[in-house]
Amino acid sequence: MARLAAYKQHHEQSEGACAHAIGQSEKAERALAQSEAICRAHGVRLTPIRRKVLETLYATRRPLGAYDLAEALAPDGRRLAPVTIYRALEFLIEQGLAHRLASQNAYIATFHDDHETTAFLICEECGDVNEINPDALSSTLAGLVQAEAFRPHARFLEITGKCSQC
Amino acid sequence: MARLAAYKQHHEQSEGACAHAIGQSEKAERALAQSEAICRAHGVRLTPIRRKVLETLYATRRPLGAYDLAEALAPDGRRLAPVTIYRALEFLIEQGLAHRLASQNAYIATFHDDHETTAFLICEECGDVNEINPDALSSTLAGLVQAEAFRPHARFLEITGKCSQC
DNA sequence: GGCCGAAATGATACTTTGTTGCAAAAACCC
DNA sequence: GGGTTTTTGCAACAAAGTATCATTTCGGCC
Ligand SMILES: [Mn+2]
Ligand SMILES: [Mn+2]
Ligand SMILES: [Zn+2]
Ligand SMILES: [Zn+2]
Repeated sequence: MARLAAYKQHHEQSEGACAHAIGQSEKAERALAQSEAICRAHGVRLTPIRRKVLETLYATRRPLGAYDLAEALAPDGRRLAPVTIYRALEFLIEQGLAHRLASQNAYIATFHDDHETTAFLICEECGDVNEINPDALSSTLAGLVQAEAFRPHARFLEITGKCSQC
Repeated sequence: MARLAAYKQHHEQSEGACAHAIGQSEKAERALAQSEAICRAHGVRLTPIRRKVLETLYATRRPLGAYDLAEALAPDGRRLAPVTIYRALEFLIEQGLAHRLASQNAYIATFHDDHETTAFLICEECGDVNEINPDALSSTLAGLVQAEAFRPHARFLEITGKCSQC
C-alpha cells in the first residue's frame, strides 16, 4: 500500500474527525504562514506547486515518497511528473522547510525550525516520526567533526526502532 | 562513471603500488580473518559469495553500490543477479560486518567493530568515508532516545561535507 | 501595456536501485 | 542416504530518481 493511503486508512479508523486533528491543522496553518515568511525573507518564491507539496507534507505529518506526493496532488487525474515533485522537494529542503529521510526514501516537513542538527526517531511499527533537535547532540557532533577537521554540509541522523506507543 | 571504476582510476593515478597499500591490504586480511571468526561465533556461514562481497568492500575501502559490487565480482562475464548481491549485503549488515550508507545508496565494510553507535563522515569531494565510533556520541544518543522512550534498532548517522584533505 | 531575460513547469524518455516468487542446488543433521 | 534448512539462480517486476529540451510564467524595465 502506498504510504499516504496507509496513513489515511489508519487515521480514519483510529480517529475520524478527532479533537486533536483540529489542533494539528491549526499547527499546519501556522507552519505554512511561517514558511511563506521564510521564503519572502530569503527572496524566493513559494509557488503553488511547492506550496501544495509542503501542505501535503504538513497535513500528513509522516514521511511521504515523491510518488506518494504525486498521487496525493492529483486525486482527480493528471498527476504531476516525478521531476516536478523532486524539484519542489529540492526547493523545500534548500529552504529548510522539509527534510529527506534517506533511510526511508521519503520526505517530511520540518516541524522544529532553525536548528542546525536535526535527528529523527522513526517508528518501524506505526510509521510515526519524531523530529528532535537537542542541543546536546548538536554540540557533541560539532566537537566530533571539528576533531576530524571535517566541514559538514548535510546531516542524516535517522534512528529506526519502536516508539513509546508501540 | 561507476563508483568502483572511479575509485580505481583515482587510486592508480595518485598512488600506484604505494607503500601504504600493503599496510591496507594487510589490514583487510586481518579484518577478513576476524570476520570469519565472528561468523563462526555467531553460528552462521560466510559463504564464498558473501566473502567475495566483503573482500571487495574491504579492498575498496569506499562505499560501493550493489550494482558496482555485481560488476566488480564479474570481471570476466557472468555477473551475479542483483538479488544475490542484496542478499549477501543483508547478511553482512546483520552480522555487523558492513554498513549501508542510506544517503548514498551504497555499502561499506565495517572498520571499527563492536560499537553500537557508528557515524560516517562522507567527503563530497574525494568520496572518502571516515567511520567514527565515539563514546560521546553513543552516550548522548542513548540519553536522547531514552528520554523519548524510544527503543532503537538501526542507526543511520551520516554527515556529508568536506574532509580535512579537500 | 509590451518586451526581455530568468525562473519555473511540462513532457518524455531513461537510468539506477531494490524486490518478488519460485525453482534448483548445496549444506547440515541425523 | 534421506529429509530438512539454507543458500543460490533465474526472470520478471516495482520503486526511486535523473536527463533533456520545449513551453510557460514571472519580474523588472521601458
Ligand atoms: Mn489524528
Ligand atoms: Mn592508497
Ligand atoms: Zn510506533
Ligand atoms: Zn575529501
